[in-house]
Amino acid sequence: MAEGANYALYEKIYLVCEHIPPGMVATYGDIATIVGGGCDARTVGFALNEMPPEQAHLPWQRIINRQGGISTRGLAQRQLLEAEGVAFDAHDRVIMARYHWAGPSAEWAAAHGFNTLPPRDEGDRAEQLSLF
DNA sequence: CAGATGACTCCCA
DNA sequence: CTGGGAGCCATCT
Repeated sequence: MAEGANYALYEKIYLVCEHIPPGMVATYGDIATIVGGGCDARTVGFALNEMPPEQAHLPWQRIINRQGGISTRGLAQRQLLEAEGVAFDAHDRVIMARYHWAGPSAEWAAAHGFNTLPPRDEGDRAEQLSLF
């Protein structure tokens, strides 16, 4: 079902980004998983990198890398997150155990043709918390 | 016109 | 443990 190009992925990515609740964060991989359709973490990065001014209202700052760290170099992404109440640990990483977005609701995802995030191990959270 | 690059992540040797 | 490659789109030189 190719409607031309996968450029439509960008729109989906932006849409998902807009649905990240304030004070929460998501990873590039998560967004890619939710969007699906051959969307990779890198595609998300490209979409945000090429984000046009009219999409500047998107909470792009809530998109971080898999390590909970900030990939943007030079941008004050960390400050934006802290302004939303997102705390960082001593390793300059977001406390994923507390702020990691669980993904959109199953209803919303289904309504827009998106996927939901797979369940995560609690062991990860415990490990993250212990770092704190 | 064509090659390189950028806000990533996973897997294998 | 360390290193490198693959997968995607648009823009720049």
